[in-house]
Amino acid sequence: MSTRVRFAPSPTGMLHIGGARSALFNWLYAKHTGGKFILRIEDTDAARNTQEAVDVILRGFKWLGLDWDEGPEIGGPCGPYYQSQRTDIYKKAVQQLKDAGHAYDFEGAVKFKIPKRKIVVPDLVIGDVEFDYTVENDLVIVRSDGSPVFHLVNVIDDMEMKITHVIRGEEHLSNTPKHLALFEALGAEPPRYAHIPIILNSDGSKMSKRDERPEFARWASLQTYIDDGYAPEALRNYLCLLGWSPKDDREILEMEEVCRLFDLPGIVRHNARFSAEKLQWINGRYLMAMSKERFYEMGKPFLMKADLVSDSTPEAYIHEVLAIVQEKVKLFSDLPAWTSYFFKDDLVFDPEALNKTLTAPNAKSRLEELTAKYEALPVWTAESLEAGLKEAASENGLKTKDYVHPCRVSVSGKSVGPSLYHMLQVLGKDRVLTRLKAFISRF
RNA sequence: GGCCCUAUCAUCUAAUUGGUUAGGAUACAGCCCUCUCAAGGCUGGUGCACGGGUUCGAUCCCCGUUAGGGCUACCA
Repeated sequence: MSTRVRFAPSPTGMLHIGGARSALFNWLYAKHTGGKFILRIEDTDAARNTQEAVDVILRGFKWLGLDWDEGPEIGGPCGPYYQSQRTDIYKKAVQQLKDAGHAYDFEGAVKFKIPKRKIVVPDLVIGDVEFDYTVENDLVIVRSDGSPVFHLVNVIDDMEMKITHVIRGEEHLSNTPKHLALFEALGAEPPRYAHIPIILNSDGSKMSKRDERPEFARWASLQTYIDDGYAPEALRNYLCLLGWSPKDDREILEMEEVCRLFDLPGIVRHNARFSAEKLQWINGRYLMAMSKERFYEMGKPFLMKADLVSDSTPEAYIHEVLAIVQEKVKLFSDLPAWTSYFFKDDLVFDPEALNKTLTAPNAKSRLEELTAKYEALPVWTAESLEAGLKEAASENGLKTKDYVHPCRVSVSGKSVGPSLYHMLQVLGKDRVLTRLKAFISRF
């Protein structure tokens, strides 16, 4: 039988990073086994169920590159895929449980008779886990307002949708005996369960969007990674490495390779702490390796948002700018800081760099010498600019860096940046000479 | 409180199904390279939570302790 796995998010207005990781593991397992990945929206809470909240989830999935075989927008043979549209199915199942004597009315609600015995959860990651249910209370499955609870709909949907493997966070392990009992009462074969470790904050606490510490809370939402300018393939790669590894020393992995290697027994049993540093390192690796075209496509929106470029900015110029900073940038959100002087003529000078340059011995005359050299340049390329600068240096018995640093500050306002010569080439002769002269007049 | 899961460098992890100089990566430090910053190269330090067993021998098996996490709702 073909594998069928699912991810069943609740539209709360955000996609939790832990949820995204669970979804990824399900998706990987589907790919690995050649099965189906099903997306099901658990929108039983009418109060916060909005189309916008659902869209947040769907957009997150698309951004991460997690495609689903059945679910919202595409449908499938086991629909509908919104729980809010499946109430008849739940009603029927509750009646069936009542008829069979497994459920009963209680103060307006419906309770499920928990079998009073030991229940073993055969978990594919953790192993067999035994729970003593001899003293467990019966479970409310339909509230007095008529709405079915999570445990019930979750089990019924998994049954109806013929889910074969439930891969979910370990926080659900303690609920699983209830689900197993429900399957049994419904006369259905339960799926196999695999409870995966949870992602914790860097300090070991639970990752929550409600964390009082904003620097922790923000990491809980997928939107943060989108806004901060992470590449989806980098985040996906990092998420794979939280609780799973290819068992060799590789860390940067193609998704096809992960799909091939990924399996449930290879999942680690303990929780993992989230590390923004490592994610950033991986992201830098992906940004460096990505094609110039993709870097442009992903980077331009960040420049637009910062008002550095508009639709009338020549595309070729943006391309050139992005090409020379690509290897430097760790996050797309860093792009404005790295490139603003390419697009704005009113430079913002780094105070320390400015002061250092203005007080450097003979800085003014050096800049004058360089300006003269550059004014006379017949061609304006990184090579000719480098040659010209080195010529000025050797003529005056000074080092290359004695000219590079003041020049960099003069034209960019900063002490750090991409290769100076490429920077000058892209800026163009007019801009460079204007800025050099303007800076000289500051002395 | 009760029940459940977990425990290798600061962090993510590998190997050892009892015998290893316990490996890699991130981060950190130093050096090299260099027009700055990165990248890259080299080097370095840091780890088997603790206590009992079992055994010729435990990081690895068992028990306990401790610590972290989860569940314990007419939340999901």
